[in-house]
Amino acid sequence: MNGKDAIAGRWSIGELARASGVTVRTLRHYDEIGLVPAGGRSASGHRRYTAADVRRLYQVRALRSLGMPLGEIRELLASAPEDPAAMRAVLTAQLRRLTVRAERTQRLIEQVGGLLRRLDEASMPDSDQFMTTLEMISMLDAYFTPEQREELAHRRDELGAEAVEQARTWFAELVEQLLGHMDEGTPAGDPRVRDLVRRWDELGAGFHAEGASGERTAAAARLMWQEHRDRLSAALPWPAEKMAGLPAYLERARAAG
Amino acid sequence: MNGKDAIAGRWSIGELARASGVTVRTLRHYDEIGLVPAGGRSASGHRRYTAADVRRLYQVRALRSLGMPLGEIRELLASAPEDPAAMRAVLTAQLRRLTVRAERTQRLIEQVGGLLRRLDEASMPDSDQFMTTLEMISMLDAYFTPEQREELAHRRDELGAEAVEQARTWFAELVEQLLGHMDEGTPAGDPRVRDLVRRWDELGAGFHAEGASGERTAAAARLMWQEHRDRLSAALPWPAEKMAGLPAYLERARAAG
DNA sequence: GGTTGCACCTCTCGTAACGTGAGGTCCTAG
DNA sequence: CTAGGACCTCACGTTACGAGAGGTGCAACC
Repeated sequence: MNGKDAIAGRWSIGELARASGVTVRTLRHYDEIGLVPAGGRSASGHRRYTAADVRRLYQVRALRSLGMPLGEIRELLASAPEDPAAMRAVLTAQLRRLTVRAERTQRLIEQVGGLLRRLDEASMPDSDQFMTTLEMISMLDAYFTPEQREELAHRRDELGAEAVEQARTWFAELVEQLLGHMDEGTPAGDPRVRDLVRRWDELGAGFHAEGASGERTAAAARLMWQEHRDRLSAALPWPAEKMAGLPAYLERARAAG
Repeated sequence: MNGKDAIAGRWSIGELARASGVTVRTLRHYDEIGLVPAGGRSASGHRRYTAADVRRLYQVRALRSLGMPLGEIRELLASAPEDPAAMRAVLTAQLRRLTVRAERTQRLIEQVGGLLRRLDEASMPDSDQFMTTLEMISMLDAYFTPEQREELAHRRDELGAEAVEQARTWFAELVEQLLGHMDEGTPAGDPRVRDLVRRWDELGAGFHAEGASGERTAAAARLMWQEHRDRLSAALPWPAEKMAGLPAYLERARAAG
């Protein structure tokens, strides 16, 4: 409430907070990390902000409102005044980040929307079946790396619908045989099991396999997993308890090989 | 590496981590917060996971991959098995959250894109001018609440282009007079200043003012601020040092009134 | 028999950007 | 003289883990 100081261009932390629309805590935080240090202190230790501080605060808030982290804002304000190219670079980087985030969010929206649609279509008889669907989603997810997802996105248009259908039966047969071996107690180290696991792994990781005949079908299967994971899992006829044991069985078979 | 335990359906934390694709630390974290507690412990204190634990882990990971926070996942898994409506409610809420995030991200993309365009068009003679633009962005931002932004979005189509142009000169005149008073050292409590501040505040907050004549112009000015903040600030002829003092001057005038 | 090595254990600190007290000081108006 | 504000400095809480430090149990190898 020191009118003279205010007229002389020196604001208290509360005055600045009200005038700029940030909280007092935020101003103290920015002071603490040296992003917007108070120009000085009063005799009693109160922060006094100068006109230069106020300008800097507004710059920081503007960049913050564009979603930039404080660390980058600090770097930018340290170099930008004499270097407009730095500003362009940082804005471009920020735009890239935002675009990536937008794409990720969009994918999530589609996934959640897909689940909701199936829930509303009452194609889900009981909630246990739905939980099984959830389990399958992350189970199948565990077998794709981010790079493989990239690849799949590129190959999307090269594949037809009938290949996808063929892949479904091919995949179903594979799982069926594996579950059968589990039921019969076949050791994971058995050559027949290991052969099945090899085929499974080629599905998930074998993007550079040179096989010619089954290549198209395998690619379609990979695509199907990526694009229709939840629909696929709902179409699978095996009980959840059995499926839950499958990843560990595969793991043991690999270790034995 | 205990093969017997594994075959009996009890996994060590490392085996489960490899089979499910999460880290050991994550499993310990889920155990710690009770989200996926280990079914038991071995004699030496090592966690042993059962098939039921594995199922629960897959459910958690699936929901997590949809962007849900762990707290909600916990609540959902506590109530969902007997209540499919809860699942629908949670998925709907998640979809809403994701939509809000997508819209926010989209707005940021447009803002950053706009700044980049102006930087590339070389309409920015020096970087200092650009910094001033940044300051103006958050300065004008401070005078709009989120609700007012909502309002503006609804009124967008009711206003014409010529009203916007008229509003610009009207706003410029207002700022010009305020800066003049600041220069002359007119006390913030002066009636003339307070009258100007009243007009300023009506711009930002007076959405329910019943004035008939200037209403259209005022609405256009508010819209202009919202939609073209950065272009507006670049068009304003006043030096940044002066503008920086304006919010505090307004604040003191309000306190005096 | 000692030692290496691996998988596991329990703390505990760190992350981004502040929010939210707790407890103390300073200053002014009544 | 005292009540009320505005200010101060710690310091913990938030999310979902990552990254160590330092210790234990158990197998194989020299």
